[in-house]
Amino acid sequence: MGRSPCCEKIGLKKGPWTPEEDEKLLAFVEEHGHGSWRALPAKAGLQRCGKSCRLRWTNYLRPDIKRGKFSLQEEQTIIQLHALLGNRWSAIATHLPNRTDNEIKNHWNTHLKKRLAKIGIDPVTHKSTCGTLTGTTNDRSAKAAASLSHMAQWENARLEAEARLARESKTRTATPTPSALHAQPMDLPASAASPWLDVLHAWQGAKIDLESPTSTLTFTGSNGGMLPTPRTNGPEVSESNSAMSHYQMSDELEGEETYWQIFSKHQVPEVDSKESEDDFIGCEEPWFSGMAGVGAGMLLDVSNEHELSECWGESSSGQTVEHSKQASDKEDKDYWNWVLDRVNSELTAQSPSLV
DNA sequence: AAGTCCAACAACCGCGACGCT
DNA sequence: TAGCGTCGCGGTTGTTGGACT
Repeated sequence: MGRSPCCEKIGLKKGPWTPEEDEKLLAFVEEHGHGSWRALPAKAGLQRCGKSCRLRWTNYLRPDIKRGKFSLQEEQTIIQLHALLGNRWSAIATHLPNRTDNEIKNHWNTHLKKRLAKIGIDPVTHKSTCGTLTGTTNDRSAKAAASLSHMAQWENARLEAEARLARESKTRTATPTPSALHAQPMDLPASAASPWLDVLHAWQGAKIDLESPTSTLTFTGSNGGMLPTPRTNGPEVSESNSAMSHYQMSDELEGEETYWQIFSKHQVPEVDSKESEDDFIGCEEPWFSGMAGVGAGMLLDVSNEHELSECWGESSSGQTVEHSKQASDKEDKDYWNWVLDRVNSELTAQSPSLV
């Protein structure tokens, strides 16, 4: 038996959307929510496939979509998350507030991939394709790759947990109401959108307001309320906390508490200024201050190796092991500093106005 | 001015995952 | 448990507009 068509193809319009169609879709979703995408076109009076309507809404019409050029920090985030997650655009989009996976994917394919290749970094493996780093490039690459692999496992586990949480929370949460849709900020204030903080929070599981417009992951209370994260720098905060409070932690998830508590050690105080960010990161490297490296210090304060080792679930029983771990972490950090520095230099050369 | 190339981005397509019956 | 419907994701294609010859 063949696959059933996603929708009745006959008589349905394809191609670019007209302003009238946009208006119809927007008005319908704002008033009724989308509910079933399959049934939506008929209800909204659109000669479109439900799938097309969903795409148009998630990638273009949603009120919380941030459009325009990607900032330097957004690009850094994409590069580093891509190194960790690969082509999992929806997962990457969860770390970039108000950007859609489609937009990120397009940006990667048209800009970032080429830039990395140009500076001698394989955009697939994120390894150096030439020995331009003095000495032990290959060693560093291998270590960074190993580190990434390790962290990718954690990230995969985390994403799976989030997906599970999303499914559970979906059963408790009704389809977003029009008011809920409008509650999302059109444009985050700079402090609220601080990328390094966002990603850090994301890793802490407290990224309710970082939900991707297109992600299926509903971060509403994705940390199960285990990690209250007071952020008062944006209108979305109260919404987030409110949403978090709605989540009822299931027994099944209580086992994850330790994991999140470990991350909570890295909880940072309110950060409103660049100065504070620099203080926290403790690194003057512009790229590094944004992310603290994808390697050993992945998205976290790399100075806390001890806690990091706990984060990654590694035993730190012996001093030798601890020392070795620190050295290894430092090498990873150095490697990623090098990579990011090269990309940064490239960006600076190409578009000085960005820096 | 016309043709060509290419970058950017919107949109489509096919597949897999998941929920429901 | 199997079959079916629905949805979301990622890869790919199509369209548009600007730069260049």
